[in-house]
Amino acid sequence: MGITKTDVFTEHHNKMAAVLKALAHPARIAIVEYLLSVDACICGDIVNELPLAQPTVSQHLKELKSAGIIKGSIEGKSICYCVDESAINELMQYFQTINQKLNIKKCC
Amino acid sequence: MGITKTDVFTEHHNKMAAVLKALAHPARIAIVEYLLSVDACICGDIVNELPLAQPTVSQHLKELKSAGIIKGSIEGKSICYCVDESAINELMQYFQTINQKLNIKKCC
DNA sequence: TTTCAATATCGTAATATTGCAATATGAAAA
DNA sequence: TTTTCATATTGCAATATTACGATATTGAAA
Repeated sequence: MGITKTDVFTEHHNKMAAVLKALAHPARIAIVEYLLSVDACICGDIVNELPLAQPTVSQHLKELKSAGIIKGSIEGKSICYCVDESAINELMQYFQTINQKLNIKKCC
Repeated sequence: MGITKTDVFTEHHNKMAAVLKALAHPARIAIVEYLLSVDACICGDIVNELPLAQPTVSQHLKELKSAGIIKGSIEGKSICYCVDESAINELMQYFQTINQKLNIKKCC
C-alpha cells in the first residue's frame, strides 16, 4: 500500500520514525554533514555542493526543516541553514539510552 | 523518480542513510524497543505484540536484519531476534560526534 | 508419516518518494 | 522600474515502500 498505519502506533514511535526518516537519504545526510563542516553559516551553496538539481535540493532541505533537523533564516537574498542542536541532542540521547539497555541485557 | 541516486554520493553517506532508513518506520522502532523491553530473548511473539499482519511483521524484521540492526538465531521451531549492539553503538557515536561539532560551532 | 505451529516468500494493490524541467516568487542591485 | 540572483513551488514520470492474502517452508510433536 505504501501507506504507513501511523494510527496503530504510539505517538512516540511515529515521531521517532519521522525524524529518522528525514535523515534517511544520502543527500540529506550529506547536507547535514556539509552544514557541520562549513565554518560560517553561509549556506546558499549547498546546491553547488550536491550532485543534484536545485529543485531536488530545495525539496530535501524542506524535509529536513519540517522534521526539525535544520533551521533556516533569511539572510538578505540567500538563506542561512544550520543544524538544529536540540534535534541532534534528542537523537543522541535516544541511542545512548538504547545502548545502555543493551549493556545490561547481553542476550544473544 | 523514486530511485535514489546512490552512485553520486559517498559510501559513507549511503551507508548511514541505509541504516537510518531501516529504523525509519514506526513498526520497526516498535520492534526494536520491544526487543529491548523483553527480559528473555524469546522473540517469537513480536507478531502478537504488533498491530500488523504476520507477513508484514516478517518483512519489517527482514529489513532490520539486513541492515544489521537486529540479528536472529533459530531456536528450535521459533526464532530468537535481538538488537545488534554494534549497530546501535555506531549510531550513538555518529550522533555524539555531530553533537560535539555543534557545541563547537554555535552558529545560528 | 502426518499434522501442526512458526516463519518466510510471492504476488499485488495502494500510496509514497525521488528527481527534475518549467515556472513562480521575492529581494537586492542596476 | 527592470533586471538579476537565490530559492521555492508545481507537475509529472519512474521507482520504492507498505500491507496483506495466499501459499510455501521447516522443524517438532503426535
